Amino acid sequence: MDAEKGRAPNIRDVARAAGVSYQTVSRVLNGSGAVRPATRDRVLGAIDELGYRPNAAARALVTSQSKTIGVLSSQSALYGPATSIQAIELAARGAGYRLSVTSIDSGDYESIRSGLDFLLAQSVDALVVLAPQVRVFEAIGELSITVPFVTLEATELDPGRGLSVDQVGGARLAVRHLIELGHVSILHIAGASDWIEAQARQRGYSAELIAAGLVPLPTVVGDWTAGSGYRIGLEVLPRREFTAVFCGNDQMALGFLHACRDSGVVVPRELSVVGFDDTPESAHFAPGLTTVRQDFVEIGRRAVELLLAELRGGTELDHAPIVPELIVRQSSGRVAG
Amino acid sequence: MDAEKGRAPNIRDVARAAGVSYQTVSRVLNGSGAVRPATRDRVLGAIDELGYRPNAAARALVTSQSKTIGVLSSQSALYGPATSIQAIELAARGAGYRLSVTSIDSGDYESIRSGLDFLLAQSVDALVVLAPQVRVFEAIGELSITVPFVTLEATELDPGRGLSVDQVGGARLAVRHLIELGHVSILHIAGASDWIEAQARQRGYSAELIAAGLVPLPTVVGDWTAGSGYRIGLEVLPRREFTAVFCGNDQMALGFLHACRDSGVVVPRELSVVGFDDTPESAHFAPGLTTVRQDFVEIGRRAVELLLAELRGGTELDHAPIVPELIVRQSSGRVAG
DNA sequence: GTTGCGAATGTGAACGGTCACATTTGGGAG
DNA sequence: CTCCCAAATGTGACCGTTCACATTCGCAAC
Repeated sequence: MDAEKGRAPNIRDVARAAGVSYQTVSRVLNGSGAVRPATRDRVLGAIDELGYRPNAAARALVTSQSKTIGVLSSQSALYGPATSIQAIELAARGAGYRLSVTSIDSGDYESIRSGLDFLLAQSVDALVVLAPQVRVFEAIGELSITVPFVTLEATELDPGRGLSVDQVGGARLAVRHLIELGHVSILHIAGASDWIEAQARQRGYSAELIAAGLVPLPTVVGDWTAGSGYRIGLEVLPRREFTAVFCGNDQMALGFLHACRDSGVVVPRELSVVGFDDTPESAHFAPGLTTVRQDFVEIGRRAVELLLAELRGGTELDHAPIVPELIVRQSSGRVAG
Repeated sequence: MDAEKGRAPNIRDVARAAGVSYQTVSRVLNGSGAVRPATRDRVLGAIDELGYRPNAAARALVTSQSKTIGVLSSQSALYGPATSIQAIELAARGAGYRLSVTSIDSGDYESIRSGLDFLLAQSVDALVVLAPQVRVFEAIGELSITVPFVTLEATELDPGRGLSVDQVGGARLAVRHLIELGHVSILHIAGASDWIEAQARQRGYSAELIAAGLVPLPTVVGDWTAGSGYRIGLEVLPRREFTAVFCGNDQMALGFLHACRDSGVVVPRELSVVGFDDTPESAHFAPGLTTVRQDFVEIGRRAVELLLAELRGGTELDHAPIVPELIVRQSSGRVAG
């Protein structure tokens, strides 16, 4: 049953067992060419009996397709990216592609570059860049990347290639909601400043305020973590020149809510807080967080769709940004009268 | 400068450019054998000039090593697994291995099996199983896996192979803390029942109570999500036969805290709540959550260490479980007198 | 009974590396 | 100057698959 040698059975072993040539086995494997049903069955039987698995490396070598999609991600442990990666994986696997994930620890150029290099060295067939830091794009520009790639969350910097949630629009949604509740002094706590998303959300914040004839306050910059939201909260709450806060993401909003409690500020009576992302936990914050929902699964799915289309030499696909949605909960309310 | 053809330069192109044989180039690449410094420089120069990258597939084919570690993960978007995966990736990359992540959507046997199959078909060199569901182990048993593998969080089912945080010990830590605060009626809200971790934590809960001469209450089963913690809270809080709750993870604890607010139960005055995991957000819950910290990064790091040692045919390594740590915050207090 | 022709199957080469072994080179000892 | 031997370099085969092309088969038409 087992081969005499310890090595795994190859296509020729199967051919021998089935009494056909290796080419016929290959044809059965790939469904190419015509094979008589009786022959196919015989081959399939031999494959099954020997426990044969096609060797991916040999295939990759001769077809020069690794059937691998590379993902470059920063902060891949965050809810958003992690969810997207999972969706990407699912979609990729469905199309017979595997995923090679590389995460860059810090945002510095060298780390980005080496991560990208590492992926390229594996000759991935396509690339998803989920590391929306400004520097990533410099690196991408420098290494001339020949494989199809999609950058998530970064339409503006790389139009045509990017696929993104409309961050600016989402931010405007949040701010408009606050304006409609009667707020005129709205503070923005932004995410890490080298992130494209942080910048886009800040732009949306300013744009919406200005459109309403209001004045943006100086933005405070956090680092996406709850801890930074908390620290910033403790700092800005004592001198309260605002009646509402728009946080760059839900984690920072959570930290900020914590700071409100510690500072004796009651949300939403005295202060409204709005987040961004809508993590599964956000509904359970105290109080339930009003936020902007991004469909991270859809993002991942669409990214793969885009790449596969390009790999198939295919048709132009839908590059339209994904529209985020405002979720109103208890953390926002009418301005205290 | 570029090759005449569109194809990427190969080792023979480099050899020609450097005026040496392809074998010499190979030696330079792998640091094997002796190469005169002058020759090495010439080769390195040619590599650089041509922009040559070794072809991973060809290498894999001839060495029958894919330099890939496969990760089978369920719920890879959760904080814990996501963090571990990131740590695994970092450690693997440091050793020249890439990561191929496959997540299983549902816990059913077929899904597990196909995920495992998919990884095996890529001929990964080693396997990390981060999908601590009971069924996974049946599947692993059936497909006879020949590569080294480590299962995380499942020491009991597979002693010797597993590497894990001492879940039972962690749970006992949490429960002991509550007992020391004077609680005698402690409820456990467990995670999804087919998860090894959920079972281990429940065992720890019972063991510690019994050791203290107390009686475990019937366990309520959730699904790890904040939503389930909330729903369970609303259900059990009205008939309150307990003064403390030990939740299977921090997300469920968050939902439970939410239910406490909605039910008018003040934590920790009337009720103590303890979680498990210590996510970066847990300190900012209302009130800050007492919980058991797992070092997810250490888990990932150690997993890779173990695998690499085995791949190098190496020495037995440290299989000792990682010890979790109790983090006391504001959600737990002395029993109301 | 040939011939013709599409369907089915087989053969040689190539993909880009590494391995095992063969060959050349350089320089010190005699 | 010759010899020797280790260091440095080169050559052929092979890994497991697909591709391009050649060959055989079977059957209908004449």
